[in-house]
Amino acid sequence: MNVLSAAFFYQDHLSLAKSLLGKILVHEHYGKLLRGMIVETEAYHQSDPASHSFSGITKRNAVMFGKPAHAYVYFTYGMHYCLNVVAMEEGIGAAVLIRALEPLEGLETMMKRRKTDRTANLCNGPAKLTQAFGISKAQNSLNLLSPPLYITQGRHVELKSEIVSAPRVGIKKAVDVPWRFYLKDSSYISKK
DNA sequence: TCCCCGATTAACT
DNA sequence: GTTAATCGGGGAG
Repeated sequence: MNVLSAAFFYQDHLSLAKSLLGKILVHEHYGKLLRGMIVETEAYHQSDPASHSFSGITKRNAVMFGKPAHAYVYFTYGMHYCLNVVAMEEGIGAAVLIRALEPLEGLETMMKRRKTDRTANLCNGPAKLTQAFGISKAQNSLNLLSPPLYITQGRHVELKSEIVSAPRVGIKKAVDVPWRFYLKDSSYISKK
């Protein structure tokens, strides 16, 4: 089913953020198959003051500096988890935050976890999709090349006509840097 | 050790 | 538009 291989993830944070749009995130969790198309991402890099990796490697962000194609899951605001895909070669702190998905499979499980029956409200935010997909600390540092957590090819996306770039959400540094990317016509993104 | 605040969300007014 | 919820990371002292 066209699982993306390691070579795909050896891109810089910006091209990986755009390349991931239209791809399918899959989580095989407690016997359930959860799938969603990536419709919104943000890029982060060690040269960027808004990035966790900006101040160098620590216990928390070490995965960001590790090999690409791994999951960097962090805990924030005392209650939320966010999922990143590590980019670039080992030694460089770069990753792509997955901000929103279009739910494709396993909707009943997602609805139960999110306590809503509105499809558009299941995965339209970075902490919403980790809740819907059952992603938490346990998934931090997991390899994204095989079950239980992996990414498949998905649909073709026209780079210039379908992707919008904009400033990132919820940060206080580098607020004007347009490193948020989303599918222009998707109704599953976190914010207009 | 203390203290501030965050790559958020939902429930308010 | 405003704010509570809730806790770990990390800089300051």
